[in-house]
Amino acid sequence: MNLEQHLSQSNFSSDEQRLHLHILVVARQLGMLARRILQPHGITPPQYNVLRILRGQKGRPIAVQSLAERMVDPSSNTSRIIDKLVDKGWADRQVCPSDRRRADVLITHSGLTLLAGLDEPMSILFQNTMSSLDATQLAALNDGLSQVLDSTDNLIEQQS
Amino acid sequence: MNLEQHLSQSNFSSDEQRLHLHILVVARQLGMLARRILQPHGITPPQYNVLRILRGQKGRPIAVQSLAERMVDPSSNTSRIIDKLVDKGWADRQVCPSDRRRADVLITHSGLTLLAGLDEPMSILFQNTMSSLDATQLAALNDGLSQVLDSTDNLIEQQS
DNA sequence: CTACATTAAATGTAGATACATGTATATTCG
DNA sequence: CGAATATACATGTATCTACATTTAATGTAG
Repeated sequence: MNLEQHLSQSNFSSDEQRLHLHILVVARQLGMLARRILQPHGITPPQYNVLRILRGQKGRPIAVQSLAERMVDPSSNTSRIIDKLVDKGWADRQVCPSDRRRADVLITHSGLTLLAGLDEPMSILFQNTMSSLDATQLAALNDGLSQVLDSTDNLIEQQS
Repeated sequence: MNLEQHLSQSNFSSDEQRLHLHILVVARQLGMLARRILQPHGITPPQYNVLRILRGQKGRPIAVQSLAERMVDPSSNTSRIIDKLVDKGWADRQVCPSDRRRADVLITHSGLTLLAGLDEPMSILFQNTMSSLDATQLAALNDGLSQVLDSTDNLIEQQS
């Protein structure tokens, strides 16, 4: 099923618009599939994203702001997402001694255990969704989207 | 700036995971840019999406369900999105005479005028964000994402 | 050292979203 | 026909999000 069938729409005004819609629709579907995997474990995609960043820190504490910069969705609600992680015992937050405005965040043992159990199903999801692409296509898509990311970063930077 | 720099992260476990993140991050950025264009006109991306579908109907009324199927984000809140469009005078809703459970939705003249003013800035956005891609890359990305869409459609269908 | 500006994070708030339920109409089948 | 089921849409509700404001700590200029 292609984009036209998926959206029951027959003609787009340009290949650029078609690609724009393709990206939005596929992202939506990937998010939906990820949510279904995570939901039974009581964790949402943004929370999972934060936990993965925390694990990547390998024990080094990270400030809320740095976390926000590394998130897929750098919304201004990082504080409240961390609240949830702390409530559920997956993360730990404490005031940074050298700069008391800051909050140092760390993943807990319980958080690491949770992630360990999610690694395989998430990895299978990546494989399943991308299984029809060969190595050349994968590289071409990553390269192309990297260029688009560059353009969007520039456009966003210009405006702000 | 590539994905690694954008997320301040250095290694992904696979090209498939990298592509997954690329799609999510780029979709997020495209959505943000679109929102900035639409916001001054008092319309949100989902509302814009619905209005465009209504315009594509060229005067034929469409049921709420059909609208939902054609949306980028087929959430269950199509009714409330239509509420907003009706409130603002951009769409018209009336009970379908042949099946009184249904609601026929139509775009108004005011809605068409709004869209006419948005066509150019949105089209420029598509061009700007995709400007670094040549025709071959555009086609490759559309083809690749079409394959991914196929996979996600199958996975979602299986589960439900 | 004090006044002002800047930074980091938390909080307030309106509106949007996901998911479940309700309500009215239509269809099916005994 | 009429009870049970199915369909189309609307609504309830908790949570989440975007955006603005507040609070607290630090930096900086006079």
